[in-house]
Amino acid sequence: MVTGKLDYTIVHMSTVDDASAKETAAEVERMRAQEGDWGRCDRRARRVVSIIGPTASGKTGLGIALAQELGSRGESAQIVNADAYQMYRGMDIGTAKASRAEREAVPHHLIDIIEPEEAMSVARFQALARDRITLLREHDVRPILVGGSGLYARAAIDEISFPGTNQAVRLRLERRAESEGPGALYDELKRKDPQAAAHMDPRNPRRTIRALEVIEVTGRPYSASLPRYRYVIPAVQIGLDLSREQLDRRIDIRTERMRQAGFVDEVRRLRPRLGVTAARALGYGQICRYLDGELTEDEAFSDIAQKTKRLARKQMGWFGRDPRIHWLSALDPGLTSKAIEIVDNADRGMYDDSDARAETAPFAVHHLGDLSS
RNA sequence: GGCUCUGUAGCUCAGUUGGUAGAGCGAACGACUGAAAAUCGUUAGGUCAGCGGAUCGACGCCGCUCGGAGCCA
Repeated sequence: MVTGKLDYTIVHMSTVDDASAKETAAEVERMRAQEGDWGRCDRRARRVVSIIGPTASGKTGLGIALAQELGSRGESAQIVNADAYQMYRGMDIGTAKASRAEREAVPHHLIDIIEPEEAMSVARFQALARDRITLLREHDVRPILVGGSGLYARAAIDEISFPGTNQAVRLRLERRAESEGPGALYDELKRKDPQAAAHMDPRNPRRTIRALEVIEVTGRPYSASLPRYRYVIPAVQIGLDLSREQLDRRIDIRTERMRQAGFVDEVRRLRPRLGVTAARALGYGQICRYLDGELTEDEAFSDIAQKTKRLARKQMGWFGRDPRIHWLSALDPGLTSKAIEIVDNADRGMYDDSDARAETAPFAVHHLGDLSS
């Protein structure tokens, strides 16, 4: 399906566990240690590019354009998907995967790597992504991460580690949350780890359960908030920005295209195979309700458009806090060349100082225009 | 033309025998470490269709007007 020298089959992917995640991390640490020896022209000085932005802002297109543009300069670059739901095989239309033609033009990694019955998770993605990034860089291929989920994007390149999980423990906690209510679990967390509880909402059972799970499994306290913005892999983030009106319009259009492309059929086919996690993907639930006669087709699609707009706003809010992101106007005709300029600047180390400042001053927000100066 | 039902937040609707209004969804804002397209929090929205009447007091009772739905002619 993919051209280019780096078409590795993804065999061991579904068996990735905590051990290999540690190995990957160790590998990354070794690379970091060598960093000082990299000459200015060393190819490994190339930053990993991460393209972020709300859904329907054109990330996929920019990723491909960027890879091709870099390719025309004699550099090799490939896409690494950082979108949770595009990893599920068969969920194509609803997740707006790159077309076959696009994937033939530029190799894509971490797309279609698990079945809908399985479950992706941030930790699993982190191991997969770091492994793949390492591999690509060893072969002088620049990875371009493309994805709209802030947590996934950070998991790939930032200093974050995810403590292990235990199904039995989690199941027990979930049952208790149902029988005793989330308040009881929160009280327990307050006793065991007051600091974590302070950052938690008593009414949010999901996070409380996870915190208690981590404490029980690791025997150590749970850090309840995200770490500072600190790259563990040399990277540069490019954000796609556009006005709400523009974004809403694009979402309406894209939702209508999904409908015409046969989204209903896709869901009808996939439905018996959707696991709990895959079934959470936006749109699939609405179409199921339509298939069950609870909604009309029009109602289902307008709900999808509405929820997608809300998702886009949420994504904007999440990314808006990361001061390291270089924002570009998504509709700028010169988008690709401006993105290239940012990548070149990053490779020259021009952003290293401001990125370092982000570790200590996480709330200074750059915005559109910091490139034009 | 006659009869019956109906008009409450952007939407769908609650509102006990009269004491100036609530929910769900949506919206705005925010949090965020193994489902993150998840999970959760905060806030803002209403001269209760309009006018008049009885009452200390009306979303609620009475009358009329306007707008919906149905039945009979």
